[in-house]
Parts: sequence; C-alpha cells; structure tokens
Amino acid sequence: MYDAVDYVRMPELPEVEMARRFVEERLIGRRVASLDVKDGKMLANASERSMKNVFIGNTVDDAYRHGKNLLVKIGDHHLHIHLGMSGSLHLVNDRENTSHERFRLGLDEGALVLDDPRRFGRFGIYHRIEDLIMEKELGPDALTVPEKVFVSRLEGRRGSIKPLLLDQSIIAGVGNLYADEALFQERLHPATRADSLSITEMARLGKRIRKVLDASITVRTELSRLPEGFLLRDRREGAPCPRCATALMAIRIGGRTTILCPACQSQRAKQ
DNA sequence: GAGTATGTTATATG
DNA sequence: GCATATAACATACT
Repeated sequence: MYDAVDYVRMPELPEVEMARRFVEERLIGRRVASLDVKDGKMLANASERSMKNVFIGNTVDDAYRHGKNLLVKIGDHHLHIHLGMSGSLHLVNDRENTSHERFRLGLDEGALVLDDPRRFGRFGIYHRIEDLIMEKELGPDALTVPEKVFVSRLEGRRGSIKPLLLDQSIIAGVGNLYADEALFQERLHPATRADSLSITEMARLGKRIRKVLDASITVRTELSRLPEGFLLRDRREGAPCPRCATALMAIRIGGRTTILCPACQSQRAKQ
C-alpha cells in the first residue's frame, strides 16, 4: 500500500499544510529523476516539456504554502500544486499507481503522485512565490495574518461576512468548513454585513480564524479529534449545537451550504 | 435520476 | 469598483 497523506476531505488550508509537511519530511534532499503529466487539462501555466526542463535533475529543497497553494522548491523554481476539491499527494513505489493519478514526479527512488478524482486540481511552475501571489491576487495567509492586517482588509466592505472570508483575495486559505467554524465560535451570523462589525469584533474574528485553523492542524485535520465545543466535530443540519443543543440549521449564503446555530448566531437588526 | 459536495473562475446584472 | 447570483468544470456518493 502506498504512503499517503491521511486525509480524505476536500482540502482547505490545514489539509494543504499537512501536505506541505509531508513533502518537507519525506522529499527534501531527493533528486527528481522523471516527470509525467497524466492529465494535460490540469496543467495550469506550463507545458509538460517546460516542467521537465526545469525540474528534472534538480533536488527538492523546500516546501512552502500560501493559503491553499503548495509550492515545492526544486532547484531555482517552484512546483505549484493546488489540490482543488479532491486532490491528495502520495509517495509511492516505482511500480505503484493510485486510482486517479494526474501527475507523477519520479525521484531517485519512488515517486510523488498527485491523485485527484474530480480533476479540479492544478499544477504548474512559479519562479518566485510572489509571482503566484500577484497573479492570483491572494491576500495574506490566513494562518499567520495579524489581526490589524485582517481588519484593514475587511474595512470598507459591505457584503456578508462569510463570502468575504471565502474570498482568497482578502485572506488566503479559509474554506467553507473553517469559515463556518470561526463564525460559530464568534457567535456571528454568516450573513452579518462586514460594515456592521466593530473593529474589536473584526479583530476577534481574525484571531479566531487563526485559532481554528491551528486547532485542525494540531489534530492532523481529523475533525472528530477537535476539542469539545467545535462545530466541525459534527457539522450537519439537525445535529445538536455543541454549546446550547439547539438543532443546527442549514442555509445557503454566497451559493455555499452554511451550517449554523440559530440560537447562538442570531441575525442583527441591521443587515 | 436527483441532489449534494469542503474550490476556483468566468459571466452577467444591478 | 462592489455585491450578488449563476453556471461551469468532472466525479463520486447518498
């Protein structure tokens, strides 16, 4: 059986951080011997030929993450991987394959494989990480953004808070699940307008986002191992609110399913 | 078959 | 520019 990153959920920041640590622990110092693009549709900004030219013969030096983007430094360039909705990384033996193999980086021994059933993932080349951040217009990384910076990026916005948290140009890395968790813990209704929040409330929310992401990383993104009181331990319509036992409800905001506690997260008069 | 899915991007409308 | 809504991408699962 191949050696895999042990998550199965759709990747948000903590899951990508697990993938980054996986690459850091297992691949640094190893030489790239071959490279195969198994699904050309998933090539983001480079050709298979250019990727071979840039990476083969060089050594894996480091692994970085910005939001949900993974960047593996190989020689003078970075292999960029976005896991999309269903991507995962695996270290396999030379003769092993995963069921939905889309990209294979052959090493001196074994290979790094990107497996992705739904094919929403992407891979490509960036010379500098800053190039990716500018091109994709990514905000600061959600795990490390200082509260003051978080507040400044929300100021002046009038939309509902939840879609703003999911907007990668405001802060990078928050997805649908962790947005729900942070808003639940702050007792904020997801439709609360950003301009109805006080500076203090915004700062608290920024801090809460970091704490929630960090808590997930601490339990290796196994959500059932999160501390008591976390919504994500049992996030589904009808489940009891971990704080007041009221049945959780599902609504749609910004086109995304949102789970909240109607008692703890009351709407404000001014919406 | 219908409905759902945790991401991103494009397009349209006001 | 901003906010909102919708579709599209491709596949798996209930």
